[in-house]
Amino acid sequence: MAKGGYHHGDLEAALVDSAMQVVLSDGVGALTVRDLARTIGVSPSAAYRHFPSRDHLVAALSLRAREELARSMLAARDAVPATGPKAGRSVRRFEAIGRAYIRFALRQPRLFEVAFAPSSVPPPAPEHPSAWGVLVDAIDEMAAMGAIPAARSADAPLVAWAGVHGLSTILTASKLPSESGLHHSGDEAMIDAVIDAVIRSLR
Amino acid sequence: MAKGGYHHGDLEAALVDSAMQVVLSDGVGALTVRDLARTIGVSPSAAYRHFPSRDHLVAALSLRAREELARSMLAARDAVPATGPKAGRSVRRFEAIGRAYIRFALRQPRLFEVAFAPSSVPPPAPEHPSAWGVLVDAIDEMAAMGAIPAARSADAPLVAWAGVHGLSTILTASKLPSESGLHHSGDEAMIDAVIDAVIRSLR
DNA sequence: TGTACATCAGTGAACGCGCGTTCACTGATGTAC
DNA sequence: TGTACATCAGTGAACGCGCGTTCACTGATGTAC
Repeated sequence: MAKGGYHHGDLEAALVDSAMQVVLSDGVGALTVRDLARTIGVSPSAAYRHFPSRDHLVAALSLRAREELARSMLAARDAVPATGPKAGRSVRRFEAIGRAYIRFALRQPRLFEVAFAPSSVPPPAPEHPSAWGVLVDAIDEMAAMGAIPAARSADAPLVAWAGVHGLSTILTASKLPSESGLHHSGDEAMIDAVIDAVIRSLR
Repeated sequence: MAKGGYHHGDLEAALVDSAMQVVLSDGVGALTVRDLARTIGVSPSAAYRHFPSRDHLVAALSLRAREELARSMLAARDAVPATGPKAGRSVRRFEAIGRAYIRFALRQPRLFEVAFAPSSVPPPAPEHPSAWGVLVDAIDEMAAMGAIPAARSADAPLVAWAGVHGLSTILTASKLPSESGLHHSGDEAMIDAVIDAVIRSLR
């Protein structure tokens, strides 16, 4: 890992980290291989030792973004206090992951964007953790605790995902172009409205 | 409107129409002013008589796409037979516009994409018809007929929009890159699941 | 009806830019004996 | 411990490309008298 000479040490990691910075601040459209190489201080062609094409690099970023999203959902779920009846608690855990999803999108709209950007390149690895997996677990937990009828379990993940993903894209779309206020005060009320509606639909 | 000479006749309309073709088949990213001019048979700079920049042209396309979406919602709503109790009918009209929204996205994913693409340019005109307006009307109608409690009316448009918009983006995202089968057989089941959930949440 | 003239909608060449990717190459590293 | 050599990770120059936009200009159109 010796830095500073002809060999960089860990160029692959440096590329991903630098690319992540660009994506976070300016979006995936602003990402260019040449600029990345310039920033790191390496020739453009060096990047091609590590990624066969720009699209492969973007696919790596996309995977990473989805994993970060899933991790923030897990963190929110695990922050719910383990008190009171188990059924109610399972619902609160479910609410927490939904809120975390939308808040992640609002906090890092560019990251959220790249997480679900269509790609012609397959993901370089399976997601771990996976947001979908976290969601399914939460719903199974609610069903097991009797918080929702078992008959709802099959459709519930899709319904929940559609609701939170829909609100996320609506809110981030209005935020992306103008870059105005980072946190609109009406956001929380909208989040509550959608989360409540999702839960109502599951009963 | 004389065609064929030094003057084109109606270059603005030709630009919008040609651009629409490109967007429909290859997406807004594939749209370039030079290519458009080439297709129409006019010099690139001629386009700048009608649109101050590429972004202004895209904004015009985006508005047009949103209006087409709204029109297809209206058409679906008005195709619901005027039979049976009025409350039930208002619900069926509401369902129809939600289905139409998602089906529009599936049928024309590129058009749906450009309809909600973030833009740095303000819309050149107010939407007419407006999908949001159509949705709000449908919800007001349900409330007036007693199909849903009045207390739900305030949040209902956001909740419904989040659900159908979310499913639309989920389904089109998986369809955009690979361009595989145009109509997945599981789509209708997913649409049903989400629409049913939205209605359940409004009761 | 004819003509001068303003206006509008085009032309064509150029500016300035940067991109992704490839290719023959070279400098550094590690390994076998 | 020293050395030959394969391998790996870089370099630097170039290819081929196309873009958005501007600018001085010209050809066609319509209008006033």
